[in-house]
Amino acid sequence: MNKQEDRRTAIAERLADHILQHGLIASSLRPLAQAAGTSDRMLLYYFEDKAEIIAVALQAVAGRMAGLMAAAVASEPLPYDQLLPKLAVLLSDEGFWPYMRIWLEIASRAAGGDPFYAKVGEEIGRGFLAWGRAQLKAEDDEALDRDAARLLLAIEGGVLLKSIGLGDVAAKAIN
Amino acid sequence: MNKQEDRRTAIAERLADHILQHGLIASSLRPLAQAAGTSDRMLLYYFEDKAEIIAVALQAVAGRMAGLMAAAVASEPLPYDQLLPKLAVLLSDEGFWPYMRIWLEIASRAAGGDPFYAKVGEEIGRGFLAWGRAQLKAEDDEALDRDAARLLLAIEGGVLLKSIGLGDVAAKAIN
DNA sequence: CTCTCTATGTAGCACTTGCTACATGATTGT
DNA sequence: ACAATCATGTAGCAAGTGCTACATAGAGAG
Repeated sequence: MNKQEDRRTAIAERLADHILQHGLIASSLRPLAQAAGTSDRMLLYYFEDKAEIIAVALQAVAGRMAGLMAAAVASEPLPYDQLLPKLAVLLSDEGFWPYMRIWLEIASRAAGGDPFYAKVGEEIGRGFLAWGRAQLKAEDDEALDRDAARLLLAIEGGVLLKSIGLGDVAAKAIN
Repeated sequence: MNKQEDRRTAIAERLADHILQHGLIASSLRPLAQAAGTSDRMLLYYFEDKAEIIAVALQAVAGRMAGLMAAAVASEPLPYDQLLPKLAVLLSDEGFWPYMRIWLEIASRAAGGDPFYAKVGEEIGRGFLAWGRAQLKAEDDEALDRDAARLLLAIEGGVLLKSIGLGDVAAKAIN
């Protein structure tokens, strides 16, 4: 019966649409169901509970984000000082902003002590770290680690600053 | 009748306690009222609506934070490279973390388009920028601006990384 | 001592939340 | 053709949300 599995993944994609458009905060069962063209009743038929629903939806979101980032790979590794400005441009891309909004929601909930979002956040963060490492050129492994960390730190700082309307400050810091 | 005004500020302080301890997410009227030793009914007697309640509570929180930061002033201005590690220590101080947690909630809501939190966030962000500028030593005004921006970017990045359990990555990036 | 105004309690409303009980049409394997 | 499983609708529940209506105890002013 992979009919059911198909339906689950189809629904998950539409849930991802909704979350990207409206954020986790607007993602209670009834709005999610409507976005998926079904009912809250059916969401809880295909999935165990709300936690699983959000989990699969966020997986779909993460998958799309990975696709975007793979497409944004530089043709060859760059040193930190050259890579950072390039990523900053990408960061201010409107196509990425919905993901960043969700990212802040995840971080906020993780900070509030929610173990689910803490785990999700750490996974995504480490994924980004690895991605950054692959884009960087540095003298040795240690420098690579440090530069990847610096990259992540700057990106996250930029996201937070942009969220409060200080995108200009972030730009000034990076260039 | 400044009796009423006294009561308002007294309540605001206890609301600040509660928000610092439990976050905005746990700050619906009834829990807030209980923390203030009163009832939701009375909160809405002393304040116009929930928006005003949160506003005064956040003002109290911001006041305390300003006090902490004033106490954390370096004895003399330092260049960026020396100031940043000092601030990083402060950032990982447990006394500051409740404020950072709220800060992430504010940023998240601002990112979600809430104009109230966008305004609050920008104000606090600019306040921090000015504070940082006062702590920094640099060649000229332009360098001062840029270094203050870099400082803010790094701090915010560190906060976000710490929230998802990557405080070690932040530390590696800063030192 | 009355009278007015402040402070407070009790109840409730309309709405949203995640989730469930019950029924019933639709499919499907035998 | 029939029994069993799947899919789905309708209705509801208990808890929580911001907020309000109504009543009333108490204090202070004349």
